[in-house]
Amino acid sequence: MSTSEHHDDGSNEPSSTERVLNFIETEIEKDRAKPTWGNRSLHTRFPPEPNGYLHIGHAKSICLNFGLAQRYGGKCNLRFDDTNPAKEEQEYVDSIMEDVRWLGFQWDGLYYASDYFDQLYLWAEQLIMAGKAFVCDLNAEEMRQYRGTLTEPGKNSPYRDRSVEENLKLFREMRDGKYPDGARTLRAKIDMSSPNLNLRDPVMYRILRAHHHRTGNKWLIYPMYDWAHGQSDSVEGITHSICTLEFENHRPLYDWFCVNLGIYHPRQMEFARLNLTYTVMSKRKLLQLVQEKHVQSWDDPRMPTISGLRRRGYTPESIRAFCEKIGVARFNSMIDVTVLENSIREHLNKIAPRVMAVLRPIKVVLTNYPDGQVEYLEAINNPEDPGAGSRKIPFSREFYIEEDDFREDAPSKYFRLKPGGEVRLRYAYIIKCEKVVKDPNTGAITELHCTYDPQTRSGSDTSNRKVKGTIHWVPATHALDAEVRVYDRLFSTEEPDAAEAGKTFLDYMNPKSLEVVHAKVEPCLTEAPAGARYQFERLGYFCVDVKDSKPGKPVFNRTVTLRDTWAKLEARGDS
RNA sequence: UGGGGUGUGGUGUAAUUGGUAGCACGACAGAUUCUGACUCUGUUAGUUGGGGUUCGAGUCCCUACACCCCAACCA
Repeated sequence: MSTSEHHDDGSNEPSSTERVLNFIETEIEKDRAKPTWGNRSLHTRFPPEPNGYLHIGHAKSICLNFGLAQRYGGKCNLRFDDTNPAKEEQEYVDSIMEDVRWLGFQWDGLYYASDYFDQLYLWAEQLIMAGKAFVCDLNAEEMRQYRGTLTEPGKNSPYRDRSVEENLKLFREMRDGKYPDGARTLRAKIDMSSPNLNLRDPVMYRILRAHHHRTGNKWLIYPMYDWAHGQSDSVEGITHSICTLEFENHRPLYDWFCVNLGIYHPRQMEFARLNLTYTVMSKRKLLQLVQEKHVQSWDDPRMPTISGLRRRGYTPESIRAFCEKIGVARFNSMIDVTVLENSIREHLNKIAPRVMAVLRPIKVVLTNYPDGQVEYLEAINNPEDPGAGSRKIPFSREFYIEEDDFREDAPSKYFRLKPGGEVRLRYAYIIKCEKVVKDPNTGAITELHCTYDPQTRSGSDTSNRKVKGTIHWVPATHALDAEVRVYDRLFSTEEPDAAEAGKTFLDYMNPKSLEVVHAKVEPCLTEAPAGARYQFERLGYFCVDVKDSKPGKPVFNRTVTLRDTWAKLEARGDS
């Protein structure tokens, strides 16, 4: 894509296609306008650490970085920040690549920070020879003490003034395995009294005997994030290195390494990470949910992971639209999770075929309908998409309706079925409830006896009658049984992260985040392919579970409900 | 208590750089509806506080306050 975003038509009114620029785009446009920019093209990167699955917060960063490259005709790399073999695994690498592709993006270069371990090592020696790095024998505890505090300056390490020769010898011995893990570090020699703690002689290398998913056992020393990230950007010719706000304090160090190495110097820019209500987003907490089995897996449909959202039925388009909608800024904000939910509703409304399903069935018998008669009624597949066509649904004497669609004691504004009341069956007839049949022991409703008006058949209604309510149904003899997983929010409080004293986010888990029901669905769903998304009319959007669904024994996941004005009225006591 | 950041309706995000505070979502009200969905119309509500400069301040100055980040050999 090219730079078609430069609108300069002189009008004050933003045209309908014009997007307002976010602060990063504004800065990029300034940079590109500088004479020093030359004819370079924009180059960004998405740099995940492969120590967990990607989540919706990463999607924001992915859409930002890849989106920028598309918008400005540039490139975007995928680079795994794999400098800590203790936590990183191939499984995560694979899932990350899958998720980025699924979101609809294709990276230009695929790299790993570990690709640069040799180069980084050479640069470390270069800094040692320049007298700007030293081998330190302080252990972790001592180093912490020497570092000082937020308000007090640190003290120089007693090893800070070793000769270049000694530093070089020691560093090479670190590399060659002469010292145990944690025995020594290589540190940059900057300023122990800097108010920015990151500049108080930060560690560049630590000794760590761990198997690395790519370099195996080749290395015994591993670079720290700060020592790897900017240089990786530099090697790849990244122009704008976009990261989250907590790295802002690291920028002076990012800059220091590039300057003191005398290498190409990308520009780091920071933006606020995504926070969502009713959601935890830290990888640590998501890992904990998985490891402690509070959810079934990383791709559990209740997880805010990309794979979880995918399995839940979210589309890539809806996630991209969401990321576009929430914007990019430097202010820590909290996005209402309903914004995400509305994004998927909006997309699925346009593309999802409609179908009828009854989650909690009550049987209805039409006492005046000829026994054994079957009619095939025409139903529209998607009113939002005329091209989707229609289908035939068998209709006969017995069928199921939703438990929720019948009330014995109905409030005045309830216009579904009630004793003596009338309602239209979607695509069928107007029926009247004549009798409620109950289990003599439990008092539970077992059946409803209704009559229908033959004049009211949909499409050929000659009665001219109107009823207030229309409900969905599934024919009893042709119904397909299906397992439906009714998902709800994983947490029952807006900010599970803000746990009160003595509690953790786990104390706020929603006990009803998953309810499994045995539903009756339209027969046409027998052939529903894995991953297919539907609207169950009047209920919500559901998708065929990709892992557990089997032909003839479908399993559906509820992606999201439809907007439910009635539920809101009732909750408000306005019914 | 040091340093670095950030404050615009309920939420998110703009404001041509000092010139009518706009957009989206939500909420509310109504229209429409064989999905209490969708769609459409309307209403609602904001510059963290206090000073100052100016004809004019969200924007500049001073001051106060609030919130976030930083003391891993994590990223």
